[in-house]
Amino acid sequence: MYMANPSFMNGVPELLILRTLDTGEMYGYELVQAIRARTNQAIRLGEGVVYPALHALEREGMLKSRRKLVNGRTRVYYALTRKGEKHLAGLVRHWQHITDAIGLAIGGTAHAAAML
Amino acid sequence: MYMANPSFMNGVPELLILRTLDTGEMYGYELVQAIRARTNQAIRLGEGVVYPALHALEREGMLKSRRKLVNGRTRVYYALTRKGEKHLAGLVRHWQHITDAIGLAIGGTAHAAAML
DNA sequence: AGCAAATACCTCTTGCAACAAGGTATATAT
DNA sequence: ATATATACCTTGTTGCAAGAGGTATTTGCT
Repeated sequence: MYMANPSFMNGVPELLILRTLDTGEMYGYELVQAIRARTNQAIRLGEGVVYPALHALEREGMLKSRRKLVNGRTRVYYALTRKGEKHLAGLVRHWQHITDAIGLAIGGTAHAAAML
Repeated sequence: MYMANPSFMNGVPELLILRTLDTGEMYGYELVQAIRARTNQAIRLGEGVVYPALHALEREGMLKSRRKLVNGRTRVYYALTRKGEKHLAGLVRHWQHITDAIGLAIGGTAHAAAML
């Protein structure tokens, strides 16, 4: 029987979303641009990634939302729950662990890579 | 019309494989263990990931292979081509670029994450 | 001698994350 | 008027990575 495991590289959008919301309450559209800004435009998550992720994270109790009417437009603000903060801390640790490991593998004894 | 783009996070196994082969010719089974060793067991790519990747990379001209009979067992040794070396250099640059960006996003002004 | 584990190669099927595209609606700027 | 920006959303596609399993030889254990 085949039991799939998530790739060790998955969940980076989730990490970026939670980490960005950890700087303060934000709504989806704002989040999309904030992530671009925070990564110097290097990472550009689209709305098709962010909105479904927000809904899933709220369903899992990592986020809580409140609707707010601003200028006739409805905004849905998301904030971290205690659970979300703990989860974020774990994600950050995991990310650091694997990037350290990859950095180690990349940085080791080199041939062609030595002359970068 | 839907035209898929690879996720910005994909291709890490490819990077690890090429980078490890850049330390010298290696065969598949050896590579699997070498990657574990080089990452302090943090990343454990299985044969179901490595072998198909090796075949694809050879098809794309990134690797060249030669068969060798050792102790009655057949080993297929893979080595980087010039093209593979250039490709690797690009992958390393790209990896550094996005991990720098994520590090920036993670490291920025924090609330809960500040107390790690 | 017999059996398990290690060595060494391989393919098949599946799950899911991330993505592009497109849809609705209001406000603002030209 | 018309386009762009704001603000929300869902749907369908694709391909990566993973697990599982298959073949065969050799080595180590008892």
